[in-house]
Amino acid sequence: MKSNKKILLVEDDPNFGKILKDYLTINNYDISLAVNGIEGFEKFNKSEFDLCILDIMMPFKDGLTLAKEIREVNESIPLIFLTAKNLKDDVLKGYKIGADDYLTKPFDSEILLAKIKSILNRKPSVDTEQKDIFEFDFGEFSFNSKLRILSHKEGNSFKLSPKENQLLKMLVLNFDDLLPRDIALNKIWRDANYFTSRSMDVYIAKLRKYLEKDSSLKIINVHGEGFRLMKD
Amino acid sequence: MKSNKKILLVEDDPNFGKILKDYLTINNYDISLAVNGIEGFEKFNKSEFDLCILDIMMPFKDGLTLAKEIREVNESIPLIFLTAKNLKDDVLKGYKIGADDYLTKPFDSEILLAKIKSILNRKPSVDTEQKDIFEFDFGEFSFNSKLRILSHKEGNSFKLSPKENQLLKMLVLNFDDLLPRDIALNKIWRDANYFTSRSMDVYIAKLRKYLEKDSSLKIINVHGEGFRLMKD
DNA sequence: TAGTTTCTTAACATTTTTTTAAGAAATTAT
DNA sequence: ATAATTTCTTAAAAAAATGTTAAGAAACTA
Repeated sequence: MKSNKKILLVEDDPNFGKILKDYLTINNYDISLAVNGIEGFEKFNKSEFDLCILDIMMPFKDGLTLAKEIREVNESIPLIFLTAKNLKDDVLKGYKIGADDYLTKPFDSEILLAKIKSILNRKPSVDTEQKDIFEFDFGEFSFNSKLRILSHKEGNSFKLSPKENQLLKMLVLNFDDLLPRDIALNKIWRDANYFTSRSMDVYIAKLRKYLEKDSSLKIINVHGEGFRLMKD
Repeated sequence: MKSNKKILLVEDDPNFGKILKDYLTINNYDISLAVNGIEGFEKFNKSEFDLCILDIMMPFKDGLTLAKEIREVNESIPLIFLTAKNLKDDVLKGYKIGADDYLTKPFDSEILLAKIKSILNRKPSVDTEQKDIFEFDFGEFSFNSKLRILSHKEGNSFKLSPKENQLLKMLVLNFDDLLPRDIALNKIWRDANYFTSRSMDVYIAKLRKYLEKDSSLKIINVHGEGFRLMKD
């Protein structure tokens, strides 16, 4: 299955935060929990989120301030606010910053879930759309990483498995350059250890078999470092 | 000078409807007021709106039913529901239809205004779908997605069910390209999980059966990604 | 209300993908 | 040169996704 959507949850009440995190995790979201605005902003900058859920009332740095900072960095990420009481003023401020929604505590968890789904299923907005590159030409091959098809100019074409596809894409993006083993492992297998490493070797072997149609192309190993796709 | 945004307001209580209309008019929106679902749908079809505000509880035709009808015609217009009490069930149903938000009566008019602004200021979404196109020709078939009829050039024709129809339409709009599973699920089933996914597989099987009249057409699976309608 | 259509779910079959194991080969370190 | 480590390759086992049919539930019509 596809990887889950990532949500940043910033909530100062540790009990409530934990239970909300667990609930959303059960419902197949990847949750990063921060306990205040400062930690929240740090986490926000460290990885790519699809949505933020911010408690408004927090010590040190409140949700609205945090939201403003997030907006400065990211124009379009959806924001949902949690307000302790129905503080009209906070709600209005939130919308002004560019909130997508707010919820008044206590709220029903199913409704939160519905809101999240509704927001995430929205069609991506125009400026977010940086269309991914998925067509490549190298050697005698052309490679469509969206359809996962590798085709030889005047030969047959291969359907690639997801892992074959990801690995080849990384190699091609680093054509003639080193693709470090652990980088590929962490990206594709989400973990770098002995077993994923063996698995990767298996996939390298598969790719070599496909690529041998063009004898000038090679995936060479850089011992202890990684692999390099090159043309001689 | 920019023309005002047009809002369809459907509210059966004439007093409340009138005052809400006036309030929004003062705030520079063009409001069409309908007093029930039937009139609401008529007005909706007569002109182009930017947003609909629908009361859920109404005689003759309630807001949810109206919303469903509107959604059949227009995939993307934002919907805001008004619920008399905090009827969780109605709220969830609303989101399932594709609501953007809801408000519990009595609500604060400023907050409604903030929500409206927030929704209308959203960046226009990439509209992959051209709503007005509903006649397609591919292979030996012609397909009318409005009448939900798929007809083979010199053979019989099939009446498609709503889901069959939507799925085929999405496949055709992405002819020869990948239709990602989760995109189709979120659009047609409004949810992507194990069961909706299996349901989609069933519908793919049905479509394949229809399409086998033209043996050059195929719906092929891209394992883990989605489906692709193509001609070989 | 009955009849019809549509949709979901279950069950089982099949295909595709991924992991693991194991021995050989290559590389590096001692 | 020998030992230790890393890589290569193949095959088999395990896991995941899809294909297909049919039964029953739900929604819609007459």
